[in-house]
Amino acid sequence: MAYWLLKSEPDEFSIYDLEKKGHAPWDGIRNHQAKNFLKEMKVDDLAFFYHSSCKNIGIAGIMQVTKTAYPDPLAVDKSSDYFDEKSLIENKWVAVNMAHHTTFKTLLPLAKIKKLADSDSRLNDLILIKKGSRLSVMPISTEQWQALNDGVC
DNA sequence: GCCAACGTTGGC
DNA sequence: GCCAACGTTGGC
Repeated sequence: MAYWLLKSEPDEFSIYDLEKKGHAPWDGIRNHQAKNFLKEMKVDDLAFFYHSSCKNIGIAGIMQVTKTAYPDPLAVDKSSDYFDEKSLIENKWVAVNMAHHTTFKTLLPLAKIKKLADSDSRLNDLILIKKGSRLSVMPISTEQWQALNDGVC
């Protein structure tokens, strides 16, 4: 079982939206490194749902992979913000499907994650808090997964 | 709104 | 293949 962290701007799509719907496609990823991680995901893998670019930044809960990578329909949808002209010839962008698992009672704020990392060596290599990292889909090691869950109230 | 950092584009 | 210019991400 592998673990992941996926970012979303809650104004666009929040964990509350996912909780309401139960499951949803994770689509619109337009970065090759992030895309490659999507392709590695297996059914039943768990992922943190991270709220970015908003008032309360941090990990809002957990979701679970229900479908492995398939061609992202938004890439060939001319009405979508995520439409990609080149994908009409070859669509190399992918989406996965995610199901809601847990919404944390209290969001684990980015500031607290950074504080935890200061005193917990398990979080040394957390990509999320690496300087300059903007990756929106990233792997989380078992140790990191445990350490972050330990920090949840 | 600002800005640091990264990614992409396109001229050469 | 280099690199400047531009666009985007995302924290603050």
